[in-house]
Amino acid sequence: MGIAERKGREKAERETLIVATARQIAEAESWEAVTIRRLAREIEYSQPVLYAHFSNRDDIVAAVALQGFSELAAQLGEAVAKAASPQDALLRTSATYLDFALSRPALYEAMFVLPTGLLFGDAETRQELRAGFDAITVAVAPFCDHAEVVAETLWAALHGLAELERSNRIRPDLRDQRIMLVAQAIVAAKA
Amino acid sequence: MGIAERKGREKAERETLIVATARQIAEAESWEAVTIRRLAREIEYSQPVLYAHFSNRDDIVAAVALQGFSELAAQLGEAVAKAASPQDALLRTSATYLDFALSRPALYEAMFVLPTGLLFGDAETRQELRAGFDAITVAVAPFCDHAEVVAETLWAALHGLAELERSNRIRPDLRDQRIMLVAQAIVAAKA
DNA sequence: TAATATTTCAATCGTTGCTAGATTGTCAAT
DNA sequence: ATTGACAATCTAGCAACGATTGAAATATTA
Repeated sequence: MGIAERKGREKAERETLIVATARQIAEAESWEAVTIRRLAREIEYSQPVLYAHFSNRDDIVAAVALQGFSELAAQLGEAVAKAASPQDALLRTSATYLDFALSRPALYEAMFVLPTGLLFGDAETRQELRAGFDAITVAVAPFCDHAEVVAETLWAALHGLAELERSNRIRPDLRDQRIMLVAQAIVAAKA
Repeated sequence: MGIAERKGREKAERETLIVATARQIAEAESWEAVTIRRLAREIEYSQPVLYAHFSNRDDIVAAVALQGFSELAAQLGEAVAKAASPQDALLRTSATYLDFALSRPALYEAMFVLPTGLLFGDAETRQELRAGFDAITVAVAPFCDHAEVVAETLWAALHGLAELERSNRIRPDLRDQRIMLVAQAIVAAKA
């Protein structure tokens, strides 16, 4: 039955196209500009077709967010690989996280600000969602006994730095100092 | 000219009513439920009346956010007043901030997540917006030389903790440990 | 009381997310 | 090849949104 397979392939391709288009518009303009009608027009199908792939708009945002989590985990992994020491790894992880968030604000927004219905604390939390957190855990592990709490706290600190800088509430020129401070604090805290 | 004054008073009262109603609906249901139509119905005026007070919906959210910033600053002030030592003040400030954010999620959302057009880094930043940050600065000052950077970083860490806990991405039962860790890190870092 | 200014509203615009029902196209069985 | 069933797709439309226009009603002044 090659027919069913071809159809499945075409559907998967269209789904990829929808997600890529949504991301593209969001990054080029804003998430406000990502409307079902706009997406339909761009992929050259009518609106109901989108609902054959996603149950609502939030689901499309969630699909983009998932891409973001995978890419973030990959970048954090790369950063650690280049590191010369545990201290260096911690610093690179932090800097890479912030760089990711601030260089792709729309993607980051999908991951952390917009409603997506993605589950985290759950047992059935998707692997992509865990990967980034795991990378942070690995980075802090050499410096503490309770890596999980420290990792959660570092993640929160980085997220907060990203959000406050993204909304112009803290001074951009002090970013490096703040990153240094966070990394240094973890080394010094010894939790 | 008592007439103009009476009218001004009535207008101010109606404005207060609009903001209070918006906040009430947001806290009881969600910001999604706060529509211009709904507000108009609740205050028993037609929709265009709202536009005599606020130029758009975001402006109403901003008005609620301003209330939030005032209340946050007040609570942080109270917390510091009760403190027995600089360490205690730092801890209380952090705990109070998190408690504020998590006990009034809708209010906090208006302050930090929803688009409001409120200016921060600016020279003409409103006093209410600075007050909370100033309280944090005072709390960290005894422990560091560069209070501004440290205050920005602590603020970010607290904001991140609030946001990640609000969206169920970190474990609620570890909250106290994370607060302890953050406070301890600032004492240890000596920046 | 008549003229004027202000306040307020009903009605409407353009857009949104989403869906029902009609229509088209595709495929397997005759 | 023709037909009938099934799936894919579209046109049209719903209800709700933020925001605005121009007319009616009310209040103020002369």
